[in-house]
Amino acid sequence: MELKDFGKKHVFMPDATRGAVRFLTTQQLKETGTTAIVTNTLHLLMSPGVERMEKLGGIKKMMNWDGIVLTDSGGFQVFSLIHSGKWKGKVHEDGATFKSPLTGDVYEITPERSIDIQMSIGSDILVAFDDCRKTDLTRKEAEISVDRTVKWAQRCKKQFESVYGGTKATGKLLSCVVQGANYPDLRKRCAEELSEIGFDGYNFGGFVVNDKGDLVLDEMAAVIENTPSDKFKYAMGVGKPEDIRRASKIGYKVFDTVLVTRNARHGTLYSSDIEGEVLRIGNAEYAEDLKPIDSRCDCYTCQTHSRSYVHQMLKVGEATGMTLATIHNLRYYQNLVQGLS
RNA sequence: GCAGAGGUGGCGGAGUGGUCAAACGCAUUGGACUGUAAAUCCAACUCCUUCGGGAUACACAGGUUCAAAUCCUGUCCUCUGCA
Repeated sequence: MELKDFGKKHVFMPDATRGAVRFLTTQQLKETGTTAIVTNTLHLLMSPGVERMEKLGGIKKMMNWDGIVLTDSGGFQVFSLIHSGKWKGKVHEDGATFKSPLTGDVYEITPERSIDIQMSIGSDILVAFDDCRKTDLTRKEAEISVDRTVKWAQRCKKQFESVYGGTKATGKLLSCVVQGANYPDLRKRCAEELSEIGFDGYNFGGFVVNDKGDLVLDEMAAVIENTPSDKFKYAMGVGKPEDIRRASKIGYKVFDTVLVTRNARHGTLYSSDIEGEVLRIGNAEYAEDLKPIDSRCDCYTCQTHSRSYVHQMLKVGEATGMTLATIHNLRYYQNLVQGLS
């Protein structure tokens, strides 16, 4: 896929957070029909670090990946690790400062720094550093989040253009994240202000499901309605197959979620043979089931192995089980997304 | 045969008079996971139940005691050492 066409057709990007989709080689990843992946600024910043990353020629060279790489800005990690108190650190007007619990090293991410890191990673599609928080926010908190996100996005764009020459010079795309929690007017305002700055893509940020697990479609619609129609729309973290179908109906074309690969590792597979399309391969009923996971699937796993084999390998904790499950789930998603376009 | 150690839930293994239907681990059976600190986490796991409880249970059979997996006696079995 050409970068300029990114988001014209539906695309699902698995998360290769640390430079690999867990349990898959780059070759296996390609064979699932994956054309774009998401890597993470914060994770790669901590290891291998910017210097080594540059020395090694960036993540694509490291992975031997010739597809598209989108780098998440680290905004979500700031939320999930710092806001929730799991890591020591704080979020301030200028960005986030935190201490790695592994090494004790102190890191600071500012909007400018986030862009610099993403450039060092060798990303194709950058994401502006955003102030991501939980969905259930007071209006005041949501306002702060929106204000910071817009301000930081502005700084990201300035850095991207003034230091690197922007899209024209680099051939890379810069997207932004729309915040605003569950306040429709704040979502709208955030979308409008970001549109005014101008980005190549607009991402729905924050949490995509409410506490009941339902997709927040109304909030998501606010981004579609208030951003330029010719730019790609990326629903970050979406989602279950049904959620992807729903989000695509209102205009989202780009998706990523950890569910597809994490569920695979945890034995929740997708199959069109099953009502509700969820097949829990660990369940006893599959122990001697010689059918493929999905009779309509063309993935390596379904072509060569039975439910019972994947069941058994996952049961005993063999890495091969994880690999086979991940290959299948990922292929299922790629087929799903292809069917939408 | 003699001496010593020991027999606890599907398995391993705590517990040595009451708060024990019995820690903990494994296995088993369900479930969760949504811009990945996740090959992780949660729950159930003797039987019955109107979910308040109830009935059997720590090799087996007796006994002591208000009370026993825990103390005593016998039986059976296992392991180690010596013959």
